[in-house]
Amino acid sequence: MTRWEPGAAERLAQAALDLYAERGYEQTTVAEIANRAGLTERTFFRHYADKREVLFSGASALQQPMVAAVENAPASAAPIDAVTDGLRAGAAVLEPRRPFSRTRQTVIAANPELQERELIKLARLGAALADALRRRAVPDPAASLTAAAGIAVFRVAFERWVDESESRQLTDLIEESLGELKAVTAGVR
Amino acid sequence: MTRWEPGAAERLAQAALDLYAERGYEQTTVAEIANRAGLTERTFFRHYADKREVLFSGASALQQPMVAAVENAPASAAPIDAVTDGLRAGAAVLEPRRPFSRTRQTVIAANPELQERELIKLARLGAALADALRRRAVPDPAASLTAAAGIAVFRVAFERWVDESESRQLTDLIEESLGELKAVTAGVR
DNA sequence: AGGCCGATGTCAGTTACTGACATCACTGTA
DNA sequence: TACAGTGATGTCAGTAACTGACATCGGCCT
Repeated sequence: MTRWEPGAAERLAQAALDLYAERGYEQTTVAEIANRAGLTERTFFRHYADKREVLFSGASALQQPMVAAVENAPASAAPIDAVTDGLRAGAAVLEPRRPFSRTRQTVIAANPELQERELIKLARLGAALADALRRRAVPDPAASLTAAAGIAVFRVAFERWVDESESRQLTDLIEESLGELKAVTAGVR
Repeated sequence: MTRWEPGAAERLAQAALDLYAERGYEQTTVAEIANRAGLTERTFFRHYADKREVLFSGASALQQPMVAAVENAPASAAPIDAVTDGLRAGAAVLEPRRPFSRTRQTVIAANPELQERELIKLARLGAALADALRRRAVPDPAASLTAAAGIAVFRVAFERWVDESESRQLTDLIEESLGELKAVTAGVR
């Protein structure tokens, strides 16, 4: 007989998302999350650094393929095209999880603390993409700027993707937003 | 005889910046800040929503001129040029406060919680610029993307500006970064 | 003179988060 | 088979951010 049910971290994440969605992030205590997962508050903090982080554990699952795609882009590819490959890789990760992304984003949109955490995750993702570009011998500030532009495109496309009315694929929205960014920075109206 | 010294909020902000710089953000308690300002902890929270916010009260002093500049850009100006006017207005606000910006940025760079707050302030600034563009009849997603590109440029230029080795003016760094972004999104290497 | 106002103080309470130590099924080894 | 070690969890006490309720009292208005 096993001493503990396996998958404690996953149970905590599920319980947290459910409770945040049901009654709101602020109205949920960590003790309640742990309780619903059949654990104690102390154990929650052994798995997640704080009450926000429980919603963001999947960040590396997104970052790794994106960075790899930038690194593996053809040597002849311009920086913006390497980053675009990265964005496509990210889209491939998210595409099958649209319902999950949607409820998660609803929860985040309802609370500034969670938005802050989301923003720093995106900023770190951008920094990782910039690093990947530097490994491709792209100098600064081009590396930082290209990565930041990519993140901006990703963000805008993602927001439209989780929007109920939109039914297009994330990849398509990324291509479209990228085209829009190029048009707009060219000074064309 | 006055009952209280005036300028409580300013005293609190100064005390907080000093203490954060001296011994670090985490190692500083709100009680210590209030004490140094000759006030109580409760009063601190009447002036600032939380321990982070005390470093960001100047955000609106930056946002207002930037938004105004976007709105007042010539009607013929393309979105990216209107945003660029906004960035120049922001640079004009920061230019005379370089030493202050530098110590403040050092403090922020040393702590993730403060970085999160900084990022959400920048995101809100970007949203305000996007709103200003929409008032200029710029449609979405062009408005969001142009604003985000502007914020990216501002961020990169600002980081270089507070860098000790750089001695150029913030405006110049913004122009340069903007040119770099245009080059990079055009796919030119 | 008297009363209202607004910034501050006082105090008690909640909750996120941390460190120290205990527990005990499982695992490998003698 | 006995037994020591490991690792995930529980227990408990403590700190500090933040909040609500109520008291205080100079200054201002009438």
